[in-house]
Amino acid sequence: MTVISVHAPSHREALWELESAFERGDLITVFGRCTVSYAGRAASELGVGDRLLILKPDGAALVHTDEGRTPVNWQPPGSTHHAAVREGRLRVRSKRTNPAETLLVRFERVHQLSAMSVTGGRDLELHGSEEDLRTRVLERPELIAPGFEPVSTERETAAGPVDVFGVDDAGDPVVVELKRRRVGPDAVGQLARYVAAVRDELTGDGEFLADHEAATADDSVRGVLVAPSLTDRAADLLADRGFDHVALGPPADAGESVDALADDSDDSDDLDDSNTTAGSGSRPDESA
Amino acid sequence: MTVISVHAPSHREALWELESAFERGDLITVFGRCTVSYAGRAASELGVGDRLLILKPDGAALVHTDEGRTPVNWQPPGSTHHAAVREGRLRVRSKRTNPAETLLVRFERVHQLSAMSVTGGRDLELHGSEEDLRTRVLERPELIAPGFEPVSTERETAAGPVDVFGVDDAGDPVVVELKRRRVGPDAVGQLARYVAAVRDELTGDGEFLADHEAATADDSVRGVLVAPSLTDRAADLLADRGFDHVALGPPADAGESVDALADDSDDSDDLDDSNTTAGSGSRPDESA
DNA sequence: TCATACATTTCGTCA
DNA sequence: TGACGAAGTGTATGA
Repeated sequence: MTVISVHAPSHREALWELESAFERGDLITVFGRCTVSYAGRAASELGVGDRLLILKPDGAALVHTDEGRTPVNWQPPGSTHHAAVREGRLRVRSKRTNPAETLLVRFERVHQLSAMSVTGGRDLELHGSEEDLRTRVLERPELIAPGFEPVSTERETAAGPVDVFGVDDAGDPVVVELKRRRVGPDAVGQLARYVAAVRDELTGDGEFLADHEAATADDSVRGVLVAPSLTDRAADLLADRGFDHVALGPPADAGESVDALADDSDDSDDLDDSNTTAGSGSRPDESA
Repeated sequence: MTVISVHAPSHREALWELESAFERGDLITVFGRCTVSYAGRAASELGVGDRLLILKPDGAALVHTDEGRTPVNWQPPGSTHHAAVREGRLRVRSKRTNPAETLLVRFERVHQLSAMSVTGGRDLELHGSEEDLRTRVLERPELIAPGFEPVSTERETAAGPVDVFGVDDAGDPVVVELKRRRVGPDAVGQLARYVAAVRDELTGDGEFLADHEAATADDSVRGVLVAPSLTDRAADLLADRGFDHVALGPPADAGESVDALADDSDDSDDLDDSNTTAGSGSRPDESA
């Protein structure tokens, strides 16, 4: 692990450090006054201002201002970074193809440049995803409906893959769509697409069904939306389509964990605390 | 504009710098060896490794590894940052409410800490959005269909707002859904939702229509998906529903601009170039 | 490479 | 504040 850091470098110095860092495969941060141009899937211009540029060895580039979780401009991993000095400015260009996109950052001044070697420690253990919800449903199918039996997951249809496909106690096919959070009309539309596709499939030309039988088959494909909650509109649409809602979310490990992490009431040890409060919130604690 | 930067500070030093930076409302970067815990909408654990932590004065917190455009862990703007030293580690905690979420970064070592005052220069000028596509359609309605006349944008329906609503030369209602990029089945589902909602509306209980008239009205609501292109499945679904596709994207300013930015063949000036190539790409240019 | 859907999506806008 | 859909969405997975 090595860190290089230069304060207010000349453009030539900055360029040299960038080149070195590129070769080493370092994670680079450049803080300075710059303008940013982007062109590709869309196009954008950003006027002069102080920003933080992050260049990753995998080709990702991020331009951050003092606000927002999302970079104001960026380039995805797989891009190629270039640096040069031209017209008295340090230019960092990041290009990629497919789609063709270019990000150009022009520094009129570099306040600080750092480069650090980073390796490994990238695998995140995440709980509470939709996959966890599916696991839960498969372990306890009766949560969907009495006598529900899962047949397959990710079952392919003409409209896309169904999360869980199964049969109810009457032997009727059931299409289950899982959502880890509160859902709106789009989720109902998604479920409707899948149900329609399964219907078409089961009543398709290849089948020997009289009209009345086909009609019966139509109605017999059930749709179930599993989600912690629905918006009003989603509930209306769901009812219109004759689908069901099962109120269920991912296992609630998260809820308890929050308290564990958030808990700082037992600050018995050592040095403590400073805080900053976001936006229009209260002022930071002045020293106690 | 001020930059503070400390190399390999003790935890106490780091804490003090963090506190000061919080009070100044600085943009902070901390590079060091740490573990990360998150709990909230989901929950996650990240083992020890070198990472870059960014703390913004608006309450945003980002944990970046050497890979990816997306932070491995984060906290959205509006969170509140705390710092403390406990059990021989520098802890940075970021909390928010609604939903309750906590991010906890424990540094066993800080390699570098920087803080910089950043203001303004945040407004991005972006071209090629869906709004640009809408403008184009409204300026040249005949692109949708011969004799098409827009009536309203963002027209509310029971299923959500319709991008562009209008009538064709036969006086039949037309629902237009705009997409700035190639679309899949989900976009067809969205259009289908809106068309169905408008149908229900126009053939609702309040209307005095005989059955055969209602049926006519049903068929007469047209659906048009405007997008540069469709996937095969989306095309099939669209055809099944009897909707139309109009191949159209945002004005192609972007395409030309790419070339302008990407063009570095006329490197006539000054100092030039270093590059890093992503992933499995070619090796960086050794000095020329 | 493309298609498809999830995501701690984030973000803006509007009621 | 919640709802709704766009986004230069990014990301993983499967064909």
